Amino acid sequence: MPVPWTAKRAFPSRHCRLASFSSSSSSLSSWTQAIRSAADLGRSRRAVYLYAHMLRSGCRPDPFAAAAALKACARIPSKPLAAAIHGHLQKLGFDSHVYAQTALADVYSKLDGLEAARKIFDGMPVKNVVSWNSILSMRMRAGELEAARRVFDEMPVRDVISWNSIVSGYAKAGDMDSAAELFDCMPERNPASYNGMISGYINRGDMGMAREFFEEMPVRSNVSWIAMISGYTRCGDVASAWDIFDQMEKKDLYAWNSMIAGYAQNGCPREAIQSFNRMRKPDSGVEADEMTFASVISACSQLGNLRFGLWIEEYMRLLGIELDDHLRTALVDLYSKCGGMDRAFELFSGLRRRDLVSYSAIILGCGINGRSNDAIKLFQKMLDEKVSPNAATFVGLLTAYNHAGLVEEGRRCFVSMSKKHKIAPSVDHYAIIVDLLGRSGRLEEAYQLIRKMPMQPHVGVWGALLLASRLHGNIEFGELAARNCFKLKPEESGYYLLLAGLYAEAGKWEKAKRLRKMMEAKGLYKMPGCSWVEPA
DNA sequence: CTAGGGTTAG
Repeated sequence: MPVPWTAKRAFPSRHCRLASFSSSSSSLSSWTQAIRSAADLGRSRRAVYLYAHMLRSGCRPDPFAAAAALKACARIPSKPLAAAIHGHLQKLGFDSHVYAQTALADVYSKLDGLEAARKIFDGMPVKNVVSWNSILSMRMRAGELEAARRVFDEMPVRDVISWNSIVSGYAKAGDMDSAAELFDCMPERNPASYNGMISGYINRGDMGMAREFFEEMPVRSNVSWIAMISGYTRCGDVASAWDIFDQMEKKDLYAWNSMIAGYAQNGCPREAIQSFNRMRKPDSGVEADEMTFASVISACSQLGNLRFGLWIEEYMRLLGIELDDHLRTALVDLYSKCGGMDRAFELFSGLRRRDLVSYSAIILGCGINGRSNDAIKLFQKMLDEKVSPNAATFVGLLTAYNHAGLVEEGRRCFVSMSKKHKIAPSVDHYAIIVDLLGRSGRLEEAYQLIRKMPMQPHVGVWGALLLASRLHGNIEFGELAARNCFKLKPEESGYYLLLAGLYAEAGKWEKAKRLRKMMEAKGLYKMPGCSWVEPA
């Protein structure tokens, strides 16, 4: 008989069973209750401590107290403590108590691997559905989907959790056909059953199918809504994400965080901050946490305004949110991008551990702000500390060489990137090198590099060559680069203006005139503010 | 005792 969803933990079986087990008394059950509530609240060490205290005070623990203590051991995690409780279980004669033995097997499967857990399971004279579910999830955690399926097929009893486990196992592995086939056979479904299918489709990028299940489910949990929101933002569809978010009745912290992160990650910093401001209103019923601020800081960094940084830091102080390494790194990036290098260095030196991301952020900051020597020093320090650079690190480092006009060094760095560090240059790296070569007057070399690129050059690459041609008055490369820019970004007036300037300086008036006519025809001439440059 | 959601940064 199916249990209604809301009744999930409404009737802990302990009341009836405890009564039959414990010969004397209420003192026993209050110990058990205390241990359980500590374990459920995540206060694992306290739970184990209470269990030890119970033993010391001469109380005989019941199997349920031991099970709660074992659960806490798994979460600490501590194998010796679990082994100690295991010893007691034998002394107390709980060897054949299903509840205690299942808890024991489960803790061993988490702390000591499959074999130790198997031994316990095999020695159990009686297994119930929870024991079987535990075996199933053990196989799942080990990534043994085939073995899990065999367990599922052979288990003598199944409940909705068994079905959910196996369905979400297939869904996580990306085998949605098998997942759907089993889902259709389920004798009973709860929201988690649908959530498993939904996140499976989302992982494969199939929002259409995810949406179908979402629409079709009779009762949606917050998990369902949040999965859909993050699913949509992960594939760049912020509009649909907001649509879902907007319809959500009780928005919890996770919902707000996933919406704000979604905006920040999709280049919508204003919307991210707007949502944050809405979240801050008292009637939202939630308070921003570290994850909220990590996304908000990222949004501020995209806006490149130093005042946002100061505001957000003050706001975090107000809420008593302390800066962990994640937040510090986000702030390093923010201050780097708006010229606040002093504060960026301060935050950087306060990191508990400097990692790839924090080094990359500060190196880029140095690169942008003309502190090339610092960038080079920091890169060396990074290597000394055995932190491996990646493509993003080299964007910062090459930016530094470019800013300093160090052609030889920049070229060497570009080569060592693939040769020594085994990192394939991306189109962005090429753009920086083309800019560096071009600005120094090596237009031919820059052009040859573009021709040798293994990927299609984007407008940044051709734009760099165009700018260099303008600087050095080279009509031939200028026209060639401009043609490609026009093709890639026909609505961008900046490239026309660069070519026009090049013509004018070379005295090619008739060509300049023809270009102006072309711009007028495209309706581009009326834009005086150079839209390709960010206003300060 | 078992299943289902959000990770932040370059």
